[in-house]
Amino acid sequence: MESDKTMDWISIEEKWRQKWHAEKQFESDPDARKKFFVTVAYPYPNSPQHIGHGRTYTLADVHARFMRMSGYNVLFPMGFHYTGTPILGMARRVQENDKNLIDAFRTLYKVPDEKIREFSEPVKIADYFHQEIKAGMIEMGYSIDWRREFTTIDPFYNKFIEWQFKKLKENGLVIQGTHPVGWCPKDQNPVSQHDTLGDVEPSFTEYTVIKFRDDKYVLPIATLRPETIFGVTNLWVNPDVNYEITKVDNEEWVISSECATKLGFLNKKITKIGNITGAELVGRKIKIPERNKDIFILPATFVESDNGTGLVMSVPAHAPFDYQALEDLKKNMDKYTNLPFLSEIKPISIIETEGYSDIPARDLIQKLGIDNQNNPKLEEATKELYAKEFYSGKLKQNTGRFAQKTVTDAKEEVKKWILGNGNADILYELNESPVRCRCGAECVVKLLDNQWFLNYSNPEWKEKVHSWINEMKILPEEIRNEFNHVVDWLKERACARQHGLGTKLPWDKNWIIESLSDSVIYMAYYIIAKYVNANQINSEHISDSFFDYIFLDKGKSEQVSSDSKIVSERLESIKKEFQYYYPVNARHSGRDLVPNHLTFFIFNHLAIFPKKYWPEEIVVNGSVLMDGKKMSKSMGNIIPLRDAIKTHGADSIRLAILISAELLQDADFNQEAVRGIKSKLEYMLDECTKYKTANETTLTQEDRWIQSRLQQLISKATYSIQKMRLREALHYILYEFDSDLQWYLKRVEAKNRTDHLGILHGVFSARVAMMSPFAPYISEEMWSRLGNSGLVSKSSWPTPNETKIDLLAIQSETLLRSTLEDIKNIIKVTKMNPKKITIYTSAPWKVKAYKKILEKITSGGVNIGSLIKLLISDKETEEIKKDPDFVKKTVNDILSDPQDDRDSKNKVSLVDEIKMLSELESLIKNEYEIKVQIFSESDQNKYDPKNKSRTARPYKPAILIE
RNA sequence: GCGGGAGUUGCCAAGCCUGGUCAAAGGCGCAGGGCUUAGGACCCUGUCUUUUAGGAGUUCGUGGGUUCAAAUCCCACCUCCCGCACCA
Repeated sequence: MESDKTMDWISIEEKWRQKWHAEKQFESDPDARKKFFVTVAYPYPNSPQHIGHGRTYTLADVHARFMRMSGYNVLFPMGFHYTGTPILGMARRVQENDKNLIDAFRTLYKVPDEKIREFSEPVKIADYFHQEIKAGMIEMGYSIDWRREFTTIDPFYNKFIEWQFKKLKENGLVIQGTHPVGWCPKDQNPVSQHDTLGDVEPSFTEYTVIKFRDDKYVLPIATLRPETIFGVTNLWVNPDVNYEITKVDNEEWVISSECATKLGFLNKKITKIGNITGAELVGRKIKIPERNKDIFILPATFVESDNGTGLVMSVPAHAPFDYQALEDLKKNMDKYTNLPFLSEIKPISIIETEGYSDIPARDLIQKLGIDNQNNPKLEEATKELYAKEFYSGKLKQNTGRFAQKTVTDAKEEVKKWILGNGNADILYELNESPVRCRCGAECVVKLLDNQWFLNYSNPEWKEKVHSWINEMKILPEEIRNEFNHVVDWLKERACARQHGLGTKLPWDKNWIIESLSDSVIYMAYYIIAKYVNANQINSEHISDSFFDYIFLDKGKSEQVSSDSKIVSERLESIKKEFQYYYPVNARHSGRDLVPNHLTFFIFNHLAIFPKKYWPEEIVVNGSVLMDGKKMSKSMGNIIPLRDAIKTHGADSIRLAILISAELLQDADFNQEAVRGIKSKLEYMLDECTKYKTANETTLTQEDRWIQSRLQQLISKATYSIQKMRLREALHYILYEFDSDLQWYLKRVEAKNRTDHLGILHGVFSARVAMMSPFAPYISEEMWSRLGNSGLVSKSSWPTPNETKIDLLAIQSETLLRSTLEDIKNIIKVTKMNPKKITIYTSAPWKVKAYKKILEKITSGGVNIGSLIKLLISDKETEEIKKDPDFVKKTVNDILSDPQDDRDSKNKVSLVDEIKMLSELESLIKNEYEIKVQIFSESDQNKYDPKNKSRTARPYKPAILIE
């Protein structure tokens, strides 16, 4: 990567960072000002942060810096989330000397070898990347109060989480139940992705096991489609498989041996009693549960013993495999003399789906040209039909009480119904098998008893969350819907694990609180952390009464003081501090956290804290792309943040991330954009040395104009930032305002002025102040080179001064610009070499007519005919008769003006165009080295050889170029 | 299927919330010019069609509608992208 020759960004950044540090700029304690508490989702330190992570933090930092300059006492803290399983998996892989991982540490993350050796211990990994990430945050210039830093395995924090969970339990929001997990039978432990060979996620699917019965045995089948029980025509067995007769709890099941093993892990009592071959089962008669009907068992080769129970129910109308297997049998009917009823078995159609016939399975088999049950295309057909029927199918009349229901709904209801009658059970199947544990053993699905859940299904809780979501500020607004949707969709969530770093469940120490559940109200802990870090309090004697007192204002000071061994004054100040900073005013986070963390954050705050402490605002941002592509390790396009800072400087990165997209959009980080920004900043810095404060001189029109524009810029930028539209704000400040400055400089230059530097100093100072939340380092440097005292980050955010807005100046400059533009246009089109330019302003009657038309349009009337009548009837404007076209053209002129312009033209009353345009002289002279003459149309002595003057209209002077 | 996002002039991409300053910013590419021994880099000019007077015409996924005025608001449709879980 290229190095920078022109400027030493690193030392500029270092210089200002030290100044901020020396001034304790970002440390916040309660005071008389209004507070603003901005937080951001803390990082999980299992790798260094890359540019993508920087986005949320940068947005939050700009927010914090902006609010600080706007006069708020801003608290922006940071913590580190040690809790979770990935780090554990990494540590295990280091222990096993996993070459891939160790290489990644060494080359991609540049971790020193002696550190890597320590990584066999999970906490060491977290500690290392914690420091790495923190260093990056400091280098990025984030205005964080580091005195409040903590990790989620700090003993005091553990007490805090215990308190949280006891509160939730007291409120009846923690419940117990069973929960399936991926499981290694050898290690006797749950497995996650990081525990498996090849990092396979042990995901699984829930099947409904429907119990078919004969006089003696249960013949269970596993299905994803319980609703198709109404279409069952027969059962399938594989005649070549040896089935087991197994006692399952109190029933005797006929199942494959693989199935028996699986059931063992699902809390079933399994005892093998005997064997029976598939062939022996063929031809037997059994009963369909819930339907008073007998069907037969038939042979099929597609049935596999390791899939489900090893038995399959046949729904030929809606399952391509079943349809084909039945066809296969019928083709060879002569071989099956023992199955005389074969020809009577007909598909039963039970689902209606647009685009398909009564027997959709047959449609697909024909479409795909399938002719036997071993054809692999049957998988495809099954998948297609399943998806189609699931989303748009409806049950037919022959499904009894489920008729007319959609498949999506019926599926769940039928399952519940059969389960409720004791005719069904549940079986879990791994989606990908075999999944092997790192120890080599094949994983299974195990049903864990007595698991703990946070009951996000609780209807009152949901309702409360809904109504708060509708009251909160949520940016961008579209996300509000998404939140509401997530709230509806959320169910019970397992909130404890058997391994990992974290806090133990206070009432059942075998469990560790799950990592997303211990990071939902931690913002409150930043208050405590300051005192913990200063060694003013410690966790030893801390019990629930402490947190009750601080957070809920419950309990007696003396009692809590004696419990916790903390003096009352200190307790008071902690409580006061909490009450000062809470609630969270703004929480920033990436979009990926909406369906989980952010929603839990709202849920839990509402469950634990009183309403006055509920979060006020959530700001959500999209992710960062790298040169238009998603960042990923495998693509090798991840740039560690700290590397990027070294190459480009923190400010350029901050701007590049912010300017490339509005909140919800994905931001595209590309080298070219960064370079462009960098050179822009360097150019601006250079400019700053040119302007020094000066005494106020008499302001000329262009001075008043640029100052007016500055006021408008301030209002626009401020508004945009308040709405967190940072890209827009930056665009105004950095780019759009440039064209104003260019015009101003052109004007000043044309007049050979030298007394304008003071004006520019003022303009630039305001601009730099507005830049400083975005690009804090270079703004400090600019501020000081402008000769301003103090830190720009401590200065006040500029406020627009209405009295400095000079509407007349704006009108005049607009007229000048458009006239100059017209002249250029004419020259371009005619390709002539101008020798002389003459300009004619409109006659007084036209100006008066213009005013009248403008008034009419403003008050809503735009009928041209009546306008003409009105104007003719007035002596002042009766000359309109000579030029009726004037009205139409003028109306068009006015209508195509933006509303603001119309209003201000209305306000400034009659304008003296001759005076305005006199400024044109210097400009034309500067550009074309020729003279310009200006006449009024009504001037008797005007020079007008081509009779151009009559085409003049107000704000649209006639032009003659020769 | 549900929820969210997107479709803009050769390409990337602003504009849409708050209708008019929109033939529509910026960048890339392309063309011409400058600089240079040359190339690169850099700078200037141009880049929908048409036009020797500041103009006109046609365009912002498709089709309707509202309005004096629509890339922008409303309705319908088409296409593409993301998420749908117990993982941070």
